[in-house]
Amino acid sequence: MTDWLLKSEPQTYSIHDLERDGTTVWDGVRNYQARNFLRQMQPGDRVFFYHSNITTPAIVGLARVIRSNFADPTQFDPNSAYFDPKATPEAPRWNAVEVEFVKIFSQPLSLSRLKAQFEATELLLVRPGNRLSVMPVAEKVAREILKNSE
DNA sequence: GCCAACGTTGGC
DNA sequence: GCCAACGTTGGC
Repeated sequence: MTDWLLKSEPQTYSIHDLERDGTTVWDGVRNYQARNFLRQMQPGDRVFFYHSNITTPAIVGLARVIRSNFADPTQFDPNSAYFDPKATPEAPRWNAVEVEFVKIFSQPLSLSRLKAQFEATELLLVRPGNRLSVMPVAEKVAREILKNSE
């Protein structure tokens, strides 16, 4: 089992939205490195949910992968903002996963705290200028995060 | 709102 | 294949 981190702008889709919905399809990823990580996700994998682009960016909760490695339907939809004219159902370019809500942390872990706690080599999130929206989390780091979130 | 850090695009 | 221009992400 692998641990992952997914970024989301809470004004677009927050952990509270996921709690309300129960499950959601994680679509719209249009970066190849992020897509390649999406393809490695397996049902049962743990997902840390990160709120970006706000006053205090932070890891705010936990989700779990329930379905993985399928074509992102938005790439075929001309009305979607994520439409990709070069993608076809026979040769999809982009992948999605489906995740389910697990919990909201009683103690969110702010980016500033994570930067103080982890090196960029341990957690890609704290690397300066990092823009990756899907990334793996090392098991040791995942354990620390879980411990500090309660 | 600013700007650093990228990723992508397209001319050559 | 190089690289300048441009667009986007996301912290601050």
